[in-house]
Amino acid sequence: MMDVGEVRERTGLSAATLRHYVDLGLIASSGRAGLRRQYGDDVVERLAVIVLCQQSGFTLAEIGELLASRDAGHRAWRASAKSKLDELDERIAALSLARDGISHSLDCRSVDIMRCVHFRAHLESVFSNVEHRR
Amino acid sequence: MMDVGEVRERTGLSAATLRHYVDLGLIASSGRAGLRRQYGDDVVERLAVIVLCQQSGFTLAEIGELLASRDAGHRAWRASAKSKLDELDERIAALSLARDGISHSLDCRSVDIMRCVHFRAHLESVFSNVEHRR
DNA sequence: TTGCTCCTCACGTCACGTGAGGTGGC
DNA sequence: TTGCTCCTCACGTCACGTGAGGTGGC
Repeated sequence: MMDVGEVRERTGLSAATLRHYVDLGLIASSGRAGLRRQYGDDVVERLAVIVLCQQSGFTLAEIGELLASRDAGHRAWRASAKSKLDELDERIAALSLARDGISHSLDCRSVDIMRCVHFRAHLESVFSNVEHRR
Repeated sequence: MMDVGEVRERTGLSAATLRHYVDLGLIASSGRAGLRRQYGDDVVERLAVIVLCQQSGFTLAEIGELLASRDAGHRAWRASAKSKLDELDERIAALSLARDGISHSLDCRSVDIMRCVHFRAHLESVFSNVEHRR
């Protein structure tokens, strides 16, 4: 059994974040010591799952459903995990492009970055995912 | 000159987003046709810079300062760009880890994903950045 | 005249952060 | 007894989204 302070130390999550997750029903305290919520050791692992899913692009509401169905022994999470995987690849690709753009803007020898051909090519790619009809 | 509809088509940004950027002073309409705001062609390029910076982890307030200083011909943006580059690398690394975790959870042959050694190792790494004193 | 796109508030949302004021354990 | 950590509202924030009700151009 541990209180919020220890959970915070072990996970790096803020007290406000942890209370928010309790409010949403993502985690539960296993009781109280006076006013203080007490958590079991397993909460750290559950929080790791939550953070992993969040980094993967799930909303907290989705994570709630995912955890609930998993707690019930269902396999439904597999379908949503699969669809998130593609999103993740797109986000990683977009971030890598952004990284290269920023990186080049620092290395660029042009007087005005907006006159740099390479940088302008980067800017073109920002909206390249937009569907142009006609 | 074009109205919101054309900017939306060219950038994929929503009307609400564009109005939000006008409110924050990130972009400006060059006039009105009746009630409708009119934008010059250069707004698309400016929006590309804004979105690129946003994807790189700048807040809209930071982007506002960055654009203002650049419009004034200053070089201050270089310092902030440099610090964002490290953040970007960390975020890409975190996303890649998350991707691998989700990916493995789908490929895993364990009956219960939580009993999988590889997945549990992934979960460990989620909080690996937390500083443990003592 | 009829749609369609655009407009302006104003309030909602998502994931928390931030005080204000108060209580319990070592 | 004194700090310290914890508690509960309640309101703030960031980047928009979403109607409600109304106007202008083709």
